[in-house]
Amino acid sequence: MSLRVYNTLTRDKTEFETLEPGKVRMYVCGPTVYDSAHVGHAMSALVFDIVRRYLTYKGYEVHHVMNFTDVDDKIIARANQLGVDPAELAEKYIGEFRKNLADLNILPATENPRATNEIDRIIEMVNRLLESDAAYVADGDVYFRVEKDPDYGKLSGRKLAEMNAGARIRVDDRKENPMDFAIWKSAKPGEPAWDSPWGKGRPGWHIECSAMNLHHLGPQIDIHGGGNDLIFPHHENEIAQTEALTGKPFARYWMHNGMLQLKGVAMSKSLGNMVTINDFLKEHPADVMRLIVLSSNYRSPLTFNDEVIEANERALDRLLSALKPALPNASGASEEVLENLDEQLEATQKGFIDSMDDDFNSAGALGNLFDLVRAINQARAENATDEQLAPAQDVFKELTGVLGLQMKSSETAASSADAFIDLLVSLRQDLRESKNYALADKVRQELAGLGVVIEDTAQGSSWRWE
RNA sequence: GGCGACGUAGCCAAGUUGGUAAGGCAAGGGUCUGCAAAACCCCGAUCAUGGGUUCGAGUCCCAUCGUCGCCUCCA
Repeated sequence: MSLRVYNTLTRDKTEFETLEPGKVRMYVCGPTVYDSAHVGHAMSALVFDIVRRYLTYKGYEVHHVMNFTDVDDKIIARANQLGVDPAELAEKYIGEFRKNLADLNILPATENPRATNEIDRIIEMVNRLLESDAAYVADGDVYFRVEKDPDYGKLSGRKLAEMNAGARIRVDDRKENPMDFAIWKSAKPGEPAWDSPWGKGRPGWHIECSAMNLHHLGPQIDIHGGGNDLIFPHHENEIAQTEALTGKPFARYWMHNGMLQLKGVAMSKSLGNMVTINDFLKEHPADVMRLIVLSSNYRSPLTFNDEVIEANERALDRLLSALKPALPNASGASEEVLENLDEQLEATQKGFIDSMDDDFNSAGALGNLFDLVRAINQARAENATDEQLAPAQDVFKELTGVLGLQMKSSETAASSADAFIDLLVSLRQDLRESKNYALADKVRQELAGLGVVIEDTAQGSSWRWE
């Protein structure tokens, strides 16, 4: 079974074949850094982290580039509003975003280029587009000439004629066609600006990604990713520019994640229905966010609300239950139980790969993992020893690792309180043996109030943080 | 208005080439337990609606209703 990937460009799933055997060039549009990142950014980053991890698991060497847009209208506006330097503002949020990604256990991209580090190359690219007549200068701005591109609209399924008829585009007399877009913007007073053959200015939004792709990955790449809100105009324009320049098909596979839905609608700053990554991680383990993303198709809208968060918190607990050790004094499981465990282990491995091979069907893959959880827990309940559980648990750890799950139990590491809790639990055990249940229950209840859950077994009591 | 996606049990959600519906959460019953907790076992849907193609459709076609995204900056 081989990997199949859904391509927005062709609107179907096709077999995944790279330009160069064994190597994947992947570019994912990163954020414009003018504010704290929200859970929607987290979703996108997680989706492509999962893609990358799986490709790596399949044996590919993945060159993963994610940019930071660190100069644009919004950054300038926010910086002016706060009375700070735009570059400093961008720097601050780049740092914060990097930390968010690390906290979410997202692998750092191979490279994180920034628009402001690519100015020379952008200018060179604009120049070449002008030379080939694909662009024109107007009052210090440079526009891309969409009519020059016979394929314009192929990614988003739009036709120029129809878009013009749409008429929600504001008219700009300097443009030859209303759909022409700026690849270089002349600077207004007080704005960050760089010298160019067309006067002081800064790059347009779309051109930076084209330039970075060209510079860091080459004229053709394997995967280009981003949120589906970027399909038009951003990615459409990227294709137009890059292909106008190279004359070759740009990205082999265009992958787009669906939007995270907060209370039924996409998050937006204007609606004020934002949940930042920082907010989320204050309340929940990173694995919960990842599990939410994993549990549905990456291309579909993702339902995100308290109920979903709660459900996935429990689901994480269930996954973690598979890693619990054997029962104390486990006597060993029967042949039949072990056979069953072994069968499930193989079924899970196969099912996991089949699912992920089908356009990264992580929800299906998770289903397979839960089947293995049940089998492991069953075996444990049937007295399997640690040694008997180990093979299945190892595979389980390997596969959850492929999905980027950290699988750390929620306990806050070893704390200095541990010894005291051990003592209390031990004393409570004495109380139980002397049938002083009232006091024993009181101890359990008081500890529960402090977040310590006690579990009694025939062989004794254990405890864990809630 | 144009383009696109989606509508599966209380909630989330999977379901390549059509052959009678994964998994998670919640609810309920049971085993275990002094009582709990944890774990284990049992239990639920004919797939928005209406037509059509077919021996047979959640899975293809048409229509209707509904939700969402994009068309302007947005992961």
